[in-house]
Amino acid sequence: MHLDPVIHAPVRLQIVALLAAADEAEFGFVRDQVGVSDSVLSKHASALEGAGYVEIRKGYVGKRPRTWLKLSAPGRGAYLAHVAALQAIVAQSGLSLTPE
Amino acid sequence: MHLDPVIHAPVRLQIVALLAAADEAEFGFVRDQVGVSDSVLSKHASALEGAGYVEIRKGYVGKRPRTWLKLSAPGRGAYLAHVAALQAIVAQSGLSLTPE
DNA sequence: CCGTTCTCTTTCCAATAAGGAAAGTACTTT
DNA sequence: AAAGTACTTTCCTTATTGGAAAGAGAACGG
Repeated sequence: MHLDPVIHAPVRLQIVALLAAADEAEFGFVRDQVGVSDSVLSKHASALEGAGYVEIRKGYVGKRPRTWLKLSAPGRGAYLAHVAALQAIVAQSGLSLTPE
Repeated sequence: MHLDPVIHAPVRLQIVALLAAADEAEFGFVRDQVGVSDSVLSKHASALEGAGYVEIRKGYVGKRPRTWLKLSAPGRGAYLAHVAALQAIVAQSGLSLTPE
């Protein structure tokens, strides 16, 4: 049970948590929610894709290009494991990260 | 509600969570629990002290020098805020870091 | 006394990461 | 043709990290 460095970075943790809630999310939506620039999101998204945690799908909305991000199954597993590791660490202090 | 970079680093998160549970902890105990070398713990402890989050007390056990680490009040506050920020992020995904 | 041990602290170093700015790509719209 | 959309890459500079090794100060053993 250890923290996954790919997921632990603040920006990526936010991206992954956001994607875990949704099926797919648009690049622009994620960028705005996380509050980063295009270039920063693009780089982090590539890093997550490189780790096999996120799938990047390109398509169109009308005639405009659009990119969607989606947590892959391994990405979801890694995220759950990461949260479990956080819970284990935080639990030491008497706090909890999980219900019950 | 944002992640505190001083606390977010994996090693320091573990140190702070450990200290949050105890009043004071010995350097050697923390080093072994966290699983780092003397030099690494020494550096992180200094970083936490520099941020005002940890107090470092030196004393003796018999005739041997010993160092104790303790979370300061600001350190505890920063830790609680950090955990709250983590909870907020993780909560997006439908998971929880808090009881109830 | 000298060398070793104990308990950290510092220095040195090499690797990695991260962000901002700006340029680039590939189209589409005006 | 010029400008805009939606990203992607490159460039560059700063920050962080960890391991290894050397240091520091006191105490113990022979």
